[in-house]
Amino acid sequence: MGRAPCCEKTGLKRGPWTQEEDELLVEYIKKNGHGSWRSLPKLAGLLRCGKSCRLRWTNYLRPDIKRGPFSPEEEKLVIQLHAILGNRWAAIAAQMPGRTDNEIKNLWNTHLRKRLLSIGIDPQTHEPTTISSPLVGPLKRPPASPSTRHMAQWESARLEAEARLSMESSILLAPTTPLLTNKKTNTDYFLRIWHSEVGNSFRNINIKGEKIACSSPASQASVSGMTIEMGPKPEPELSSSNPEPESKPDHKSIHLYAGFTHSSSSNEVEDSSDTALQLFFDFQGQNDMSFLEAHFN
DNA sequence: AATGCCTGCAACCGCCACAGG
DNA sequence: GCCTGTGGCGGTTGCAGGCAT
Repeated sequence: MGRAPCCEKTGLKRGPWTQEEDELLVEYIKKNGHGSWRSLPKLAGLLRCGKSCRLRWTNYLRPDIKRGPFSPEEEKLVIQLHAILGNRWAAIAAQMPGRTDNEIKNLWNTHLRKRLLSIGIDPQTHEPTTISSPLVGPLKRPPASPSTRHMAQWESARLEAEARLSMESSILLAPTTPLLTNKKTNTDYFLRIWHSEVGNSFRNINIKGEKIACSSPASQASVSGMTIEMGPKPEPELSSSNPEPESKPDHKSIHLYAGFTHSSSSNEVEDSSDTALQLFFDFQGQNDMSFLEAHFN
C-alpha cells in the first residue's frame, strides 16, 4: 500500500487473507490460545506478522463477532456513545458486544459522520455547526477540544445522574410519596455505563495521594496517562518576559476548569455542560434512553 | 460494453502505554 | 530511571465492487 513496512517483515505475506490462512489461525488459537502474538505466526505456520494475525483475529475471525449491517438502534447507540466518548472506538466497541472497533470506526467514517454533517451537526462536537444570533447573525462556534468536551459531558452526565438517583431514592423512601415503578430511569443507564468498562477509565483515577472529588474546588487526576485538572480556571500568566506566544500543545492534559459549577463564564465550561448535554439527550428528537435499556438487558 | 467515479471495508501504519528486566 | 518488547488503539490507505455515464 505504498508505505514502508511496520516491522521487519521481508518475506512475510501482506494483503487480504486467504481461507487457508484463516483456517490455520483459527485452528491454532482454538487449540493454544493466541499467547504471544509475536511468536504466533511461526507456531501456526503463517507467513504473517503477529500484528496482522492479531488484527485478523480481533476484527474478523473471533467467534463472537456479529457480522452484517448495523441496525438503526445500533447506529443510534454509536452516535450517542460517540457523543460521550469521542473517537475512542475501542471503548465504544466495548459497549457493543459483537461489534469491533474497526467496524464501528468504518461505520462512523462512511455513514454516520456524513449523516450528521448533512443535518448540520458537527460530528466531532455533536453540536450544530452554526448558531444564528439575532444580533450578529450566524456565527461559528469556536472549536473546543473534543477530548475536553467529551470528558466534561461524560462527567456532567454522571453527576446529574447521581443527583437524580439520589433524589429518586429519597422520594422512594419517603412514606407519603406515591410508589414509583420499577421502570429503569435514564439515570440508571448512565450510572451503569459509569460502572462499566467505559466508566473505568474515569474511575480508575490516581490522584497524587487522594481519591478525586469532582466537586472539590481544585483537583488533579490522571487517566490513562492524561492529566485532568478540575477546579477554578487559573488566571493566565501574562508574563511579558516569556517570548513564546503560545505554549506547545499538550495532548496529554485536559482541563475541566470549574466545569461543574453553575456560574462560570468560561466558554469551555459552557461548551461542556448544559448545552452539549441537552443536545446529547435531544439528538434527533430522541429523549429517552430506551436504546440503552435494550442494550443492557 | 467500456470507462470513470464513488463507496465500503479490510488491512496497514505509526504511535503510545505498559510490563519486565 | 532507562531500555526493550509487546499489545492495543486510532488514523489512513487502497482494493474491489457497485453505479452512473
